[in-house]
Amino acid sequence: MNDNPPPSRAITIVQVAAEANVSKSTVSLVLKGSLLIKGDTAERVRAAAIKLGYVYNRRAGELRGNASNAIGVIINDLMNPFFAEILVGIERKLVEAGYVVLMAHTNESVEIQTKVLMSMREQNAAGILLCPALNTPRTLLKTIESWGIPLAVFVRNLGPGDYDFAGSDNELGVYLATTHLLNAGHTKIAFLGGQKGVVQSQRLTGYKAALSKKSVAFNADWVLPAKPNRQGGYDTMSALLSQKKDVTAAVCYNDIVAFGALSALGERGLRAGQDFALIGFDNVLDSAHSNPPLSTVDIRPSELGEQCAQVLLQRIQNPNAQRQLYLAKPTLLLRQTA
Amino acid sequence: MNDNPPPSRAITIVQVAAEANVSKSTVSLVLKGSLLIKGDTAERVRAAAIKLGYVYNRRAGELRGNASNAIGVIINDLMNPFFAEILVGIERKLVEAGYVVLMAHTNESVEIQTKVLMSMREQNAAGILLCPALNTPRTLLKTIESWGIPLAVFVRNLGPGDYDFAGSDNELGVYLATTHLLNAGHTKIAFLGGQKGVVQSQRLTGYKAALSKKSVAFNADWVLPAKPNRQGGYDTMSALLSQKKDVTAAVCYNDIVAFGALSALGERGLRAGQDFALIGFDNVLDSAHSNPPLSTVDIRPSELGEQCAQVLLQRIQNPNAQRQLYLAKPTLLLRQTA
DNA sequence: ATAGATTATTGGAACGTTCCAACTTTTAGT
DNA sequence: ACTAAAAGTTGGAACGTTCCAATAATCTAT
Repeated sequence: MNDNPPPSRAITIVQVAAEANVSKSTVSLVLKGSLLIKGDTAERVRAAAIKLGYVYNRRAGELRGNASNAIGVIINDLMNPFFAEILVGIERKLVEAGYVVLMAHTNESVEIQTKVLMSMREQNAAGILLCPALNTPRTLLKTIESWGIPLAVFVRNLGPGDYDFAGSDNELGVYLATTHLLNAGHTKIAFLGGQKGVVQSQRLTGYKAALSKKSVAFNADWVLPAKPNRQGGYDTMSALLSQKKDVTAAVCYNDIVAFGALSALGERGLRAGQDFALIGFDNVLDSAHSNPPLSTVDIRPSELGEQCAQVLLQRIQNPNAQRQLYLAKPTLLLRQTA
Repeated sequence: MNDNPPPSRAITIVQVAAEANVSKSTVSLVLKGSLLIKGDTAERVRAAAIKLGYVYNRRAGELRGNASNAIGVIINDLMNPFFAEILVGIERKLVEAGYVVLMAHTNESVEIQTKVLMSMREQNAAGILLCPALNTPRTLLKTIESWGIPLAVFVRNLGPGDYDFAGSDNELGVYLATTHLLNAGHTKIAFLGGQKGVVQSQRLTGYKAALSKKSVAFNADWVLPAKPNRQGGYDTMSALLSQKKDVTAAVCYNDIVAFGALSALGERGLRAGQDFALIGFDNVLDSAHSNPPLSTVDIRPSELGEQCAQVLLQRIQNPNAQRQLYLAKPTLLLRQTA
């Protein structure tokens, strides 16, 4: 980090050229590591650049046609630690690959999503990693494609189509969780989460599949809608407990819903794992130290984040490769709530 | 979001000019909303721009001298929901003001911090919001200043100096928490957190001040180091409980340390709020639904995030204004653990 | 109708880089 | 020593925008 030069006026390639007694073309070549320039000349140029505190002017380079090194990442719920962990994984990988992250938070607003997408387009983003807000029209894919910006969708897909995607095998995850509860002798198992109206097909499918595999009848009353956050888990679990339904276990839409449920249980003096079995989904860091520690479906969030980045990077590198689909294989992680 | 034009070659101001039968200068003027151009001409230009699907080329504009609209935000621990909430607040405010967020995560590495800072400089960031990694040298401030990029430091300060800062009044916060415990009759109160070596002066000062105000002797054995995360809280609380010290309450370094402590308590069948009093710090969203819900010092994280953005925006707007210092006033939020 | 003022529009240089084509210097082969 | 090839270096145009200075069109007042 060089801070020698007077903060007067930015140093350009031309001034470095003057200092080193070469032409600006030579400087340009040297700085981008071309081997066309003789060793000692190159050395002289590099020394001059350092001496003057030269800083590359990326916008000039990009204007001339250089690729941008900014990648847009669009998230809609950073309050969910799952997404925070994903983002950290994405960022790590991207920075490692020499990119910079243009981050935007939509809070599930399609309008904001549209706005930030246009902004990223203006910024000449080299690629976009999108976790689509609820109700994102599928046409958005074509739109972005028409912009010529490489895109990868993550965590939430946008239905069938020819786009890169990185996420997890939700159906299998919930299947594993449900099967575990079944094997432990539970027969009255709720599915806690999923918004009313929104089809949480994958996870619900896994739940039903596990039931039917063990020949346990599916009971629609046991799928309990809940907002996908702590409050949602708390509210729905509280309601369940006061209704005195004979449910003895629940698989939750995700970990934070499970945390809310844990809180509702605790409030009534019940302890998850002995009075009620609970399994989460994601394995966010927090779940190792919830009270009690949560049994959950582990999809290794930060590793998944890195894979998201990887998928996009590969697309950027090879725009014509065929569609990539990365699905993290979930594993069951038993702690104390089931 | 317009996707009409063939993805062949980007439309420039010159082509819009041709379409509207005016000069490129006129187009430029119209697009930046100048009133110099007659109403109907302007209308014609706007129509042509839309028809052709014109997209502003920001790098060309910036090259010519326009201000950048990217702001760098450097965070070091997104796994702590406190920072995730801050980031959301920052991002919201910044996007609202027409900026775009260049986000970087340092994970407390000074090297990575240096790297991303240089990257942001190359990107021509209009400003930088920095939460410094541990052990950041104070000279970094001068360095960034020499770059001519407006800077605001947040949450963690870098010692005395003439820089903008947004954070919270940690001393007061801990003072309030400790005083509450004292008033509730506790006299053996631990301070849970703060890394060995790192002086957590502000918070510890608040703790001591509360003690001395009530004439309770300070006992160095009661300040228990803990890594500032869930694991740290869990480990330290576990150790405390097995040592059978006669401590009856603790004020925690932050909420996630408290969550770890909650977990340790639960593991032994103890319930915070009745068997042991615990107060957190931050009031992250999660604390409303921990088990049991956490009493904490509320510094309204996402609002604080917005204030961070605000401080930087004002600095950008007025580079010569005097130093700004925003300190969120903490309030005590009692839930069930104390 | 016309000077003078006012309003509307425009050409062109500049920002800092890249890269081609052209030029110069060195090397190798005879 | 001379030529051909190879290696090293360079001027200048181009990228898409902004903005100044200059020009063109319109209006106002006589």
